[in-house]
Amino acid sequence: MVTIKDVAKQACVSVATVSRVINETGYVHADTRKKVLDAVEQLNYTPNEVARSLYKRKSKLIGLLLPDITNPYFPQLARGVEDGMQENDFRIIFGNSDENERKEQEYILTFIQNNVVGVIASTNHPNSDMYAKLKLPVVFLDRTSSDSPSVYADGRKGGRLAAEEIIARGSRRVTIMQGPVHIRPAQDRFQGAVEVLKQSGIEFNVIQTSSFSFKEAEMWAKELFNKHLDTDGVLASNDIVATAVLHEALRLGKNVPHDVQIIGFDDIPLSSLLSPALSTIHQPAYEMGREAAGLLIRLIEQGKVENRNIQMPVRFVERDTTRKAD
Amino acid sequence: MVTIKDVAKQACVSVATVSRVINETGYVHADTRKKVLDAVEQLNYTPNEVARSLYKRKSKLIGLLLPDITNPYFPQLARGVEDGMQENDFRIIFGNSDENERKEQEYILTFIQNNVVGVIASTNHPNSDMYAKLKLPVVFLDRTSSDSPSVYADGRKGGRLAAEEIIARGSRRVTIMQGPVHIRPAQDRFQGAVEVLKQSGIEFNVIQTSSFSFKEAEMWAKELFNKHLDTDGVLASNDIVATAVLHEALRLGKNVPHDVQIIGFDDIPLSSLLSPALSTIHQPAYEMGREAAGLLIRLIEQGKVENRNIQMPVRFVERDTTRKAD
DNA sequence: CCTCTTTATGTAACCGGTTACACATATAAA
DNA sequence: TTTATATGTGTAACCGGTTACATAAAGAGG
Repeated sequence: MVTIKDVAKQACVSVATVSRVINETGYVHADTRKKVLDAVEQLNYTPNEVARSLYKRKSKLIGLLLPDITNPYFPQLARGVEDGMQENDFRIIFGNSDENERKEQEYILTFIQNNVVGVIASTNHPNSDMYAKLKLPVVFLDRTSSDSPSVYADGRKGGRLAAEEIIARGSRRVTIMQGPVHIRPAQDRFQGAVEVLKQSGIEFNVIQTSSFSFKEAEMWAKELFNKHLDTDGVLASNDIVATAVLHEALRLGKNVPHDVQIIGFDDIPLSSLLSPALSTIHQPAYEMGREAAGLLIRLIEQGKVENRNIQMPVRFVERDTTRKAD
Repeated sequence: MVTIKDVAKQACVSVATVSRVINETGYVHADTRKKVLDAVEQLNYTPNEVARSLYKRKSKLIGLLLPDITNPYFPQLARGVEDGMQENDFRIIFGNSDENERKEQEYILTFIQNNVVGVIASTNHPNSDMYAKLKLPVVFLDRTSSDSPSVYADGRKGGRLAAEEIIARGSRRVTIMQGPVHIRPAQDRFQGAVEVLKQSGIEFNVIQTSSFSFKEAEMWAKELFNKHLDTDGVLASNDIVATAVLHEALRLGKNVPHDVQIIGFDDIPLSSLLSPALSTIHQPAYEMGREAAGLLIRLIEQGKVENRNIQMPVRFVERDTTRKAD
């Protein structure tokens, strides 16, 4: 490994001078700079970030903690974060938490041990003192939080939108699939939908689901039609569940959207490729990731930031699992 | 930040002794050990991995480089890698390369700068001297390579399987969608399929595609039926493209699988939720990730390893976009 | 010509760990 | 009792950078 000493020797200067050249700090004579740069080139030297990080007590790494990259919503968030960070020369230590507090703590610990300068987390425990004690900027992604920096979509609005649209398109016996109770945005959506349905006096049922996994999605879809075969409108907690419901509805010989309308949530990339294509509430996942990256960088570089809570807009995407509005 | 010195002071011993205790190296008297452990507990000390890494010239980090986490095939690979690494106390620095050599180099560089102990990469340039010069164990994932450690699925076999199955189920005017030419596994699949089709004298066309993106998948699906409206069997380069083809076929009023059969590749999680559910060639993505993690760890810890090229089995998954075999 | 400031560079301490080495004591073997 | 060995602990060098401080030369101002 070629070190700063090798470069110094090659250029016949001290390590301090080399450091000054590569960091562009302090005074360096033009001729000296050239000598150093030539030596760097010849030896193909790149500074050891670990040594830097040790002295400065900060690295160019940030921690990214997501529940499960396997859930099709998160890759887009992750990609947004990565692109935002990459452009600013930050790198990412990545972990899946599985919504599991022990794993979460373990990762937070290794983030600290590796001198990360900030953390982006999609956690169900944003108020855990694990985060409060963290002397680092933290941005909560896809999770509402009034007292901490956060980037999230307007789940309640999304839920309201979905309910409004399904009513406007004629559903009168609606079934809401209530997502996992411990996942905040899922509950926001649910609340929003319930509000609208109650207000407009439409009859509705609730199917409780406890995760976003593919396997179980099919199960809940079956349960839904078992219990409420006559439902004519389903508000799914996300697009995976919606897909499973659509699949099951078609299997049962129902016509979608004529017999039953379905509205998903998230607008994952595959939604538009389903047949019929899935009507859903769009969340700008990639942009949310980028926003989170931007916010975290501002917090890292400026310490205080005015607009710490970024709410992203949601919108209804009309495709083919809903009928035309009257 | 609490350092080893603080612990040493608190326990009235030297830093060397503290180090011995936490690393379980050398001799330490039981009483001393207890004093140190108590101090660690009281101060809530955790060792700084950066300092460790600097002295030892190795970290507990590995680099993971994937083309694009947004492509639904990769999250499963990533998750497999992550789980395998996490269980062995390794952490992951993650990057998307976009199949772009510049980005790839940039990441490899930061991997080195951060003292990673190994790299897992899904790259189109496994023989680039960038990897040869790397004095670290590297495992190529989802990429064949005879002279470097690698984990990959049998693409050629997969392509053969797909062709055999679609023929056995009665397709006589097959269209193969040839994936991006620069992506090795895509070409292996293509080769395999072509071999079988030529051998059995079945008429076939080829549609060339240049990426795996969602947007373009729809375009190619349209192109396919524009050029070959009468095709009665499509071998798609992956499940995304297959989904787009299915979507387009249904939109054109075709009956799937009666008028046209479709076989995908990868078996991404959503495939089984499509309507009709997608018949496809299954690759064990998650297990491939885990295998790659295991292989890399063996390389890190043992240096030499006997079985450095792990080929994973593929299999045909019969669902509803193919007819029953005769 | 002298003083003050700016420019230029080197020496050494420091970041927080690990470990080679020295040294002291306890235990076992002769 | 003497010697060899095993056990226990501390001091200081080291990893590869950054930077405070010291020092010196060059240029500016009077």
